[in-house]
Amino acid sequence: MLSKKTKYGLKALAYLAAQTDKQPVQISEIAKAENISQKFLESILLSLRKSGFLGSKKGKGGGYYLIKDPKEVLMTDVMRILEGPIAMVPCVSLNFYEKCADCPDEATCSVNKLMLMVRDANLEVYRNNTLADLIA
Amino acid sequence: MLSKKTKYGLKALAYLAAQTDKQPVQISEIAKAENISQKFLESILLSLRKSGFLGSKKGKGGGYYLIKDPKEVLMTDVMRILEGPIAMVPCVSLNFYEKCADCPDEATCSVNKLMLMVRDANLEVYRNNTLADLIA
DNA sequence: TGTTTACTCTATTAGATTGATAGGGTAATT
DNA sequence: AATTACCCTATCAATCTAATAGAGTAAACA
Repeated sequence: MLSKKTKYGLKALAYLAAQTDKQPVQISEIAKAENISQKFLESILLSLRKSGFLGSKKGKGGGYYLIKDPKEVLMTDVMRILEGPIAMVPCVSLNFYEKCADCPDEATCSVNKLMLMVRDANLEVYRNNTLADLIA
Repeated sequence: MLSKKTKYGLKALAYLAAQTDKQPVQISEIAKAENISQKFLESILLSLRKSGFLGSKKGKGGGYYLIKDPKEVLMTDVMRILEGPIAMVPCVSLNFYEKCADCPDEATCSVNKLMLMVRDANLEVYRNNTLADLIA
């Protein structure tokens, strides 16, 4: 299941990407437009800023804005920040690999085999889509 | 993240599919071979039996066995029983569809758009794999 | 320079889910 | 009749999620 954090984060990014000018957008505006709890959205936008997707401006006329061109924002990167690993099990994760404690041999593990295919299928989707594609 | 329930369920199914004869296998044997909590495995096998994947035999020499040929057991069906919906959001689910309360229009929703692609990618993997493929 | 605006951070919380465990009940085989 | 092994209910600690509250801080503008 997709977490609300990811859902809200994606919506906020899409909202910012859809802006015609590059002026900062207030949290409250995004929260209202997308039906998101403002406080919860604050923390999400903060983490997106800390991971380099967004910039922020304080004070009057402040808000958040996209740092990169929407065409340059890959879904792989966004999903890894918001949702965490793309793989469904750590033993097939590229960026968060971890050996299963209970599994004696990955090469013969049926779960590993299936989840490897699932991971690759998901990666292909995320790699072939940018923020620009989502608002097209 | 894949739940342990699904992970264990898949392992158990693969274990049963790998049997040369069709004799029932005891829960304790599967639990031991796959490093699974026996009691937890009991409940998983029970749900697999209730959903038509497994049969069981009581008494001495009893246990669980596959009802269908491994080649006939689609991962789509297994995953839906063990893990639930394949889609990451209800608004793109084929079998568990539900409208998002907060989203005014699915047609223009960026999350919906992305998750639709993800669902299709996952479905393709699950549709093209049977239990027999996992133990090959 | 001071006030307003809006981002920043910490802490807390209720609720749901997960994974595991315990203990007894029941049906079928020998 | 006894044994074996499936069947079912209840409980529990731990974790995660989503939301909320409240105080702090930096920047803009008059």
